[in-house]
Amino acid sequence: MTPYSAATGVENVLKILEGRWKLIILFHLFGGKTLRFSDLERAIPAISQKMLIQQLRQMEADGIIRRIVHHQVPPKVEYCLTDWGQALCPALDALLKWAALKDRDLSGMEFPADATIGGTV
Amino acid sequence: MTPYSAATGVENVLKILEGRWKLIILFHLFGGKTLRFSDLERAIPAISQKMLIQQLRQMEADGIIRRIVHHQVPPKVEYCLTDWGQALCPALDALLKWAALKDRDLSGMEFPADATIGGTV
DNA sequence: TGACCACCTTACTTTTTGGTAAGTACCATA
DNA sequence: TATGGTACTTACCAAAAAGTAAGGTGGTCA
Repeated sequence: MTPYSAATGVENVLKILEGRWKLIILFHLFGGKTLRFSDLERAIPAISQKMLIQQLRQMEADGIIRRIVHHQVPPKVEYCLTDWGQALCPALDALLKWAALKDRDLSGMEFPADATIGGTV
Repeated sequence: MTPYSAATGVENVLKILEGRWKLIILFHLFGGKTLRFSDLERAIPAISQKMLIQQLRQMEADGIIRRIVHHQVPPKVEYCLTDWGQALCPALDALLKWAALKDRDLSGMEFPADATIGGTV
């Protein structure tokens, strides 16, 4: 595992999460919630329709969101997380926990080299 | 913890990592390595001097990189990770492990709601 | 004297990303 | 006939990020 392969691996993950809206959408769907397009619009008033649908479509293409179309009038489309999308939760949690370490005293702490990256790179 | 507070927490972490070069630089420094400016230039030939220094300064301001100036001629400046920077390793590892789950069968797996986010949001 | 090294800085251009406003299709109800 | 609700699409514009190219500051060495 070279610095490049590790970096591109993480980069590919970040690409899925990047952008101004993806995380907000994600956190609205965490916990198995299923929301309609208009629910999301209401939940995130600052987002435009274009941005909302653009982000939803990208996340669907990335495989973290499932789109369910009900053929009705008026139309009804629902969004929820895929299993894989739900599985993001602990990974994001690890990031938050890392952020919480800032300004703590880390001296004496061990950051083991058993991880895939770092240490034994 | 609302969807907004959780999302902004993660966003603040992503801001530190975002950009085309930060991760590559980071992975070159993981494992306690200390490198000079010119070492990094050589290690990452595609980066311009401006980008390299810009990213290094930002990461220094964010507190994940330490900058050590030796007052010599010719100048010598070294860069290494702070303790907090090293501590990023397991969190990034969690992201890589998540990415590796893709296309696996996740049915039956539990993603507990005990995490800071999701579940009980 | 001047060429060079290492570490930056500045000015300018291109690319990417985000944002606004308007429009579409479908049918239901008044 | 027209009004409205839902889920989009399109055209256009602004701001932010990244890239290119050049300059600049000590000093040493030939």
